[in-house]
Order: sequence, then structure tokens, then C-alpha cells
Amino acid sequence: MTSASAARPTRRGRPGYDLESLLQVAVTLFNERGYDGTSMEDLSRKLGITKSAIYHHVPSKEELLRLAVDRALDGLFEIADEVRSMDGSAIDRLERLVRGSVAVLVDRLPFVTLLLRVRGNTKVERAALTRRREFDRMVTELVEQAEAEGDVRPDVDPAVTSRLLFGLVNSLIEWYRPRRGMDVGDLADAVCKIAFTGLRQSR
Amino acid sequence: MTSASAARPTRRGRPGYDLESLLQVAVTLFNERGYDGTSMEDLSRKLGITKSAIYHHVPSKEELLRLAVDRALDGLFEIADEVRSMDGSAIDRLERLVRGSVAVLVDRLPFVTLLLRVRGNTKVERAALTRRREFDRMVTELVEQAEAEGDVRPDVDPAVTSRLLFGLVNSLIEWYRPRRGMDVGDLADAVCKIAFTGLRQSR
DNA sequence: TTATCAACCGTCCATTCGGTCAGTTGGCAA
DNA sequence: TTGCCAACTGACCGAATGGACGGTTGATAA
Repeated sequence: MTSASAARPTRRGRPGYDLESLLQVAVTLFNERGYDGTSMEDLSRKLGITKSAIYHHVPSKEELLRLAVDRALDGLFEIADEVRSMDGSAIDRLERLVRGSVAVLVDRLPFVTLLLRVRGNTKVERAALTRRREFDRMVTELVEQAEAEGDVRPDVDPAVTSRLLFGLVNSLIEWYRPRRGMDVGDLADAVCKIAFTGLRQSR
Repeated sequence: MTSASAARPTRRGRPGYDLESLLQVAVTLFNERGYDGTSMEDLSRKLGITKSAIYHHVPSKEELLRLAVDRALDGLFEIADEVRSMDGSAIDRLERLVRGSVAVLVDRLPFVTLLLRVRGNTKVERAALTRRREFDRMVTELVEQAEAEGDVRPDVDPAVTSRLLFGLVNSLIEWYRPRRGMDVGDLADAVCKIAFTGLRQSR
């Protein structure tokens, strides 16, 4: 569990933001305006505190980004590790990876959103991109294996298939917002239906 | 045709960049570092001219963005208009829209890339988002119609289906780079296969 | 009642930002 | 060879940027 402060054990000191609650606001704002498009002044205004108060919680703007993208990547790699330790057919493991990724994406939506928009301007961003590529490589290998096992169509390059598959999954961040009537399971079902058997009605 | 300088009719004045060649470099750099992450100083260095020379060609940084996203949107709407004037089943028109969008995406890759990353911080960006939403609405309507005609699976909400479909298409900007061995037709084929009939091998 | 501790404020700073402006350079047409 | 014109330079500006720092506030534990 990465989530903090479930049943808080009475906080010491003056009440206000702690790192966790500050990070939540920061990441939300970063997603609205873009990381580079958000100044620390903007953030302080949103928080209702001064800019210097932010630096009590975090040493730099970039550290906020690091905390955010790591939280997303940690979630993704938890699923990846789980899938790696699974046995069964590659196609089953692939579906598990997709469903797990959708779950992480929904559970940590703002963090994953930020991750998927990182460009590689700084060390922090480049490190994030490297970890992302590691994840992508695993997806490709899984698709290749599933194709070798005869469960994935052979008429599309596995590298292309895997990219399209996770392009579809990752595109969720562009529009999905938690609401009643469509929980994570429903969403993962929809994604898997479209991705695995297509949008066309078979008849 | 939007492309300039095919058989240039002898340019007047001192040779160097014109608006078109400058825009190409600018958009490429914006895509590498992000629009907000790219300063006019950065751009001037890349161009090999001074910052003030840029302002000879363009009145503001934002104007560069406007030119770029408009070029992407114009391409997309050309396809949309073509599809609107088509007759035939909704599913056929949907496929035409997908193939046309893939073609525009490839033909104007850097421009579309920039468009799809716009956040809505300024008037220019908000205007772009509005036009994008107009395009998306058309996609959804087409999917709804195709479902009513029995050609699209009824067990997924059309709004979700259409978003996943174009999430998949748009994800091309994240990895597709023109290369020998895979032209636009091949790419569109792969996208349509995965999107319409899924990645699973039917057997 | 008091010590402790985290949260917070006001002020300041060097740098970078997008942008302006008056003047210069160099190729081409007449 | 001269005059035009687009491309370009260099010096500059006010505002915004990320960040530093010493001091203050307010709730809780002892």
C-alpha cells in the first residue's frame, strides 16, 4: 500500500498540508496545465498558501514530479511482477496485465496521467521514460509469446500489436473519470472486449 | 495542398528561413520538449539564428502553435467532410474515417502530435480543443449509427467504443515514425485489423 | 503551563522568459 | 551597378520564474 493517512494517528504540529495532501493538489494542477505550464506561484495560489510554504514540504518542483511518476510506475510494476510470476498461457497473462494496468490507471489516475506526458527534459523525466520502456518491453514479449502459441493474430507485427494495445489502454487517461454506473471492472471488460475481439459485431 | 515550396519560383531577398521552414523546426522542437518547455531562446539556438530573427517571421510564440494545430485540424476536417458526404453503411464510413485519420496523422505527424498534447491554457489552445471535440462528436455519432445498424457490438457503450477507437488511432503519435517496410497503407491495415476484429486469433 | 514541532509567511535574489527596436547584411532583378 | 527586399543581429526591457532564508503561528504532548 502506498496510500498514506487512512486513519490518521493524530498529527503533531500546526495543522495544514502535509506532503501527501500537497502532492495531490500539485499533480491535479500539473495535469490541468501541464508540468512546465504550472508555476510554483500558480500552485501556491491553488493551495491557498505562499510559495515558500511549499518548499517546507518539498525541496524542488522537480521532486514533486518525481514523487508522482514513481507512484505511477510502482503501481504498474507491481502488476508486471505479479504477471511475471504467473503461469498459464501468454494470452491469459496478457489479459491479466491489461486488466491490472487498467486498475492501476484508474486507482492512480492523476499520477499515471502525469507519467504518460513526460517528455524527457530532465534527469527525473528521463529516468521515468527508461522505466516505462522496460514495462513496454515486457508487453511486447508477452504478445510475441502469445502469437507463438497461436492465440494472437499472426498477420500484424507483434511490436505493432503491443503498441496499439497499450495505446488503447493508456488513452483512458484522456477521458475516463470515475463515476457511478461504471466501475473499474466494467471499464476493464470494455477495454478487453474491444482490444481482444474488436468493435465489429460478429454475425 | 498545404505544403509550400515544391518548385520554388526563386525567392527574393537574403536567403535563410521562411515561415514554413521555421515552423517545421519549431514544431519538431515543441514535440521534443513540450510547447511550454521550449523557450524562444531554445528555438533560436536550434535554428542557428538569434531570437529576434524569429520575430521577423512570426509575431509571437503562440502564433507558431496556432499555425501548427490548425494545420493538423484542417487535415482532420478534410477527412471528416469527405466522410460526411459519403453514402453507404455507417461501419464503412467509420472505417474510411479511421483510414483517413491515420493518413493525416502520418502525413502531418508533428502537427497532429502537437495538437493532441494541447492542454487549454490559452485562447489558441482552447480553440483547438473545441474543434477537436467537434471531430470527436462526429466519431461517436458514427459509432452509434453503426451499432444501430447492427455492425458494431452492442455490449459496449458507443461513447466508450468511439473513445477507445480513436485512443488507439491517436496513440500512433507516440511511436510511429516513417520508415521503409511499413507505409501508410500497411499501418492503416494494422490499425483496422486490431480495432475492428481484435488482436485475438479466431480459431 | 510550557516545550516541541510542523506548517506557514514576507522578503529577497539571480536567472530566464517572451518580446521590442533600430540598424545591418546579402542575393537578385532591373 | 544600383536599388530593393527579406533575413538577420545585438542590445535591451519588464515581468515571471524557481528557489533561499530567517522569523512566526498554532495545535498537541508532557
